[in-house]
Amino acid sequence: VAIPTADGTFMAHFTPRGLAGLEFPGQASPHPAAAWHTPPPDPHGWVSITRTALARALAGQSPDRLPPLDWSRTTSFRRRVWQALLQIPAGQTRTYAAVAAEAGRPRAARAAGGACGANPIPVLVPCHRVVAAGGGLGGFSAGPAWKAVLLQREKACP
DNA sequence: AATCGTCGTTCTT
DNA sequence: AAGAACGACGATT
Repeated sequence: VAIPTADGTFMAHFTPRGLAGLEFPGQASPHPAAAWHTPPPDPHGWVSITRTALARALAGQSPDRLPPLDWSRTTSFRRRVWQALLQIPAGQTRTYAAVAAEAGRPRAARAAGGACGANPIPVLVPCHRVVAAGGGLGGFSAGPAWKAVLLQREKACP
């Protein structure tokens, strides 16, 4: 489903269980179902919730409402990491180590990085608020430029 | 700057 | 099924 924003058109993928993926503008979709040219039915209003949430997130505010997220297709560790990400307030950052600890594996900082990279729903589940311990930005799936911009809009430049 | 410890995931046997 | 390789890390030297 196409979600137009001030920063371009994002693509959201829904399953019967909820929002399963979100892609930045101009990104080749790993999902085959992304080729929808006509908007599919939206019985739950998830699309409009997502549109609003994304607009707020891109403006540097925390979305007050999220659609249900479909994390069924992943491992438990990653779910715990992403769950931890949702607890980070807008305008704040955490280190990869802190996120790992929050997920119950205090020494798995590196693995936590892997989990962030595998996050199918960037921005809404804020993987961009996770930075390196040494003050470095760390990486970002859609390119470091996006990460910097997002943090800047939240006024959270470390 | 180079190295080593660490650990979940993914890729190879 | 088991082992090796690979990072969006972190701490040490």
